[in-house]
Amino acid sequence: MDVSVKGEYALRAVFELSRQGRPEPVKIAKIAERQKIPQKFLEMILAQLKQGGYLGSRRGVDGGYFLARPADQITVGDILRQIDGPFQPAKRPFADEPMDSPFPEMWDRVERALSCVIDRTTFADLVERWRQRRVKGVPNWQI
Amino acid sequence: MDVSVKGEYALRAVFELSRQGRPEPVKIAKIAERQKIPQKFLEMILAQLKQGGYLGSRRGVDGGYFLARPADQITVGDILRQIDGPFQPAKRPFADEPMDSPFPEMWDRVERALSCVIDRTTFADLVERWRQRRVKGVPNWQI
DNA sequence: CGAATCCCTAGTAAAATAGTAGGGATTCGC
DNA sequence: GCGAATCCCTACTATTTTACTAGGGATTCG
Repeated sequence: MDVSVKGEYALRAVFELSRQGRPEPVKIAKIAERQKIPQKFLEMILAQLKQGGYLGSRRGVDGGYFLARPADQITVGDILRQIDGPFQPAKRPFADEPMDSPFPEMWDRVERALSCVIDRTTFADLVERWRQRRVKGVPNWQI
Repeated sequence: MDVSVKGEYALRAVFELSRQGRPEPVKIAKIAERQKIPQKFLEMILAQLKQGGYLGSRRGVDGGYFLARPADQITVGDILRQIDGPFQPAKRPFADEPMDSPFPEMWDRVERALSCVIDRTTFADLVERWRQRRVKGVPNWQI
């Protein structure tokens, strides 16, 4: 019941892109450095997020990655599902197995509970909360 | 974000023990057969649940496993944590990394949401729901 | 005793995870 | 058009985890 490192990296990367509202592309190298992610690994992750339609990119000298849509229209659930696959807590009823069991219903509850958090938390939310804490919290600069 | 097969087996085994309220031990072989679990694998799982204090056992001719306490005092969360380990959705803040991030707070929300289901669902609940559905013949009315 | 059962230690094939390596394709300023 | 900067693509790999299997040892009880 945990998120892969790859999934975490993906979230951090999208957060990094959301943080700077500007539409200019951000280079892989920059994201990797700021979020402490191995660059080559990050390349694969970003490619996957692009093909999911969450990011866009531009090559060349002023190239980089950028959000394909506003941060308030991308949720944590979107990204996690794109990277780690759909998380059904347990395999759905075995095809051959008629064993009626009380678990599928419970897994549904789990899935709904989870969804209430991850599918309702957008990156705009994350940035906002982070800014809030920034202001009245540790005066630890950065950007 | 999924439960291991081992975890599922553990849940099914404890459910099987909860189902027959009787205090007589149930043999591994019986549980394995009724829940379609590889017997030798199940042995390891049950041993783990016993050492967690959830089950008791008796050897010999009328031996078997039994719940170490009433089914309404064992939750799904208990069993999953014992088998799959504590599920923190993502690693807690990296010790060396001061990078203040908006994610720990979100992971807390996830954990709480999850807990609301799995730590409040006892095996007594599961058995009861399962009996209910049994009675009225799976009318399958969903949402 | 001896049959039935749980108990314990090891081993292992396959898959998933977390990367690395090396170069190819675009873009853009000049 | 050249070349530097950047993204893009395919393949490889070491490590860990998963889902078991094997083989016997220790208890219990009639």
